Amino acid sequence: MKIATWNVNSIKVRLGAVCEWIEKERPDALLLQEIKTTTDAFPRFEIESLGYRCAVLGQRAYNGVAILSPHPIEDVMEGLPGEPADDHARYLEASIGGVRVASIYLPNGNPADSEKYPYKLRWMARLRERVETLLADDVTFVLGGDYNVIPEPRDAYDPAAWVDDALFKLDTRRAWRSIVNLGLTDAFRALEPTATHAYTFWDYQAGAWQRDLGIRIDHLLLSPDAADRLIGCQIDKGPRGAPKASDHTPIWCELSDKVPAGRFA
DNA sequence: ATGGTTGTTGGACAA
Repeated sequence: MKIATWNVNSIKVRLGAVCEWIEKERPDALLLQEIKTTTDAFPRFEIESLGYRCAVLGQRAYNGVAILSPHPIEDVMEGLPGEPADDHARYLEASIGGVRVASIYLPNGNPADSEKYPYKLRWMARLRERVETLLADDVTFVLGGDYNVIPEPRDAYDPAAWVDDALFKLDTRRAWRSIVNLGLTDAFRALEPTATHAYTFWDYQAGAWQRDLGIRIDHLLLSPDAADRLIGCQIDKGPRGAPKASDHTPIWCELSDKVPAGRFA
């Protein structure tokens, strides 16, 4: 089972690129962020023409997440519990082929001295609570998305330049670790323990892509039993080099079919 | 230090 995540920075501008990528990679689940449109305006027809179904949580102009799959998308949950007044479209969860998946667009949090940063930290605390619930219920899950978190210095081209940024501040990394330390696996780091210059985002400005000045902020976090099935994880830099690209590129992981209890593949 | 870019939207705001 192949599960991918991609911050597309507008599904309307990126529809062609997304359709191409789906046809080439045929993911069992594609988690999208920053679709930047309402649920009604999502280009459902074009996606369904590829044999994919869509679960969408949209919003006008900003944010917006979706889950696409060629399989039935069941038990969809819209929004992250814990702050009823929060109307940002940033979290969508559903079950596909016996795996619970979430498409996550975690708040950026900049400027870090504004009210946006505490909102980010509260959101991460809510995510932690959601993870605790899923673990307590023994759910097999893959939580993918744009976490807007640089987990470690080696995940940035120039970590010193990021120390005061909401994506890398100490409290952000603490909150990230407090989630991962519940027992989750960062799919990319698990399979690429020594990789450097492995990025998923390159700013549009100052030739960041051409100079490979990137950061790794798009992640796939796996439950323990999903991690036991992890057999592949790759950042696909292809789409970032295309004309009219998103500033993010897709990352995917592959889970083996369920292994019988007591056996190892 | 500043400015550099893209998207939504129709002047900023978000990233």
